[in-house]
Amino acid sequence: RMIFLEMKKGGLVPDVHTFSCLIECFCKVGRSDEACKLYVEMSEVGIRPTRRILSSIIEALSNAGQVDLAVRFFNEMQGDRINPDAYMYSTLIYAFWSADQEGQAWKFFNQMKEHNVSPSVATYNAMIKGLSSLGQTGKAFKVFAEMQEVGVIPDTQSYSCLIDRFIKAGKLVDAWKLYLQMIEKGLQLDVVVYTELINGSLEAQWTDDAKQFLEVKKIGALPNVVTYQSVVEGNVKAGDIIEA
RNA sequence: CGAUGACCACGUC
Repeated sequence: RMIFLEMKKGGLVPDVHTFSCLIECFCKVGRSDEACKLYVEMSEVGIRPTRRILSSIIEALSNAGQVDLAVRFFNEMQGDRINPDAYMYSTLIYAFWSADQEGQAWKFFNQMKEHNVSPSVATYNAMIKGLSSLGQTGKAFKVFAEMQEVGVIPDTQSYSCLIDRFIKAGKLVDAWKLYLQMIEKGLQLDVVVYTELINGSLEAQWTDDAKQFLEVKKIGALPNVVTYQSVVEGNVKAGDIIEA
């Protein structure tokens, strides 16, 4: 910012790259307020925004809990002939779920399809996460089915999210079905999924399974602090203080 | 360039 002021003082005129760079930096460090100010300044000197600038601002505002403002940028940018892409839609959809705006999430999810912007894995994952955190595992599973129908391959995160919710809902059979499906499809199981599976195993008192998921060499994923927290807590809850 | 999954944190009351 200091250099920016200095260059203006020295008579140099900032161009779109100058603004882009600064706006992106402010967005990255969570200063969407500063980013917006620069956006206004940029518009005032007659520089049209780029897709990249808007993408940064929409994301920063979404993360700052200012989804409504993000939506305004999203709508207004179309006047500058910048069309939203799957990335921007995903960012907004995720933010809607975080802000408890289920209706908006669905609206934008449907809207993007109507406008022929194909939802990406992240878009579907945002929907799955949002629905499952509301306890709507049935709907989440429908979205999971839909993505496969349209040829978007679920990734580790898609499975992880559903497995976690099924376990928390006590639907261990469903969770394990997905676990087996991951193996079948050759998906990489990572520490997050294993930690979830350990939680499920311990809840069902399948101590041997839980131990098996900690076998580093066999499964190729290093347990982390969250994993061990689960192991300890799960065993305590199961009444096995020694094992814990 | 950049978005999405477990615990915690954050946020709301």
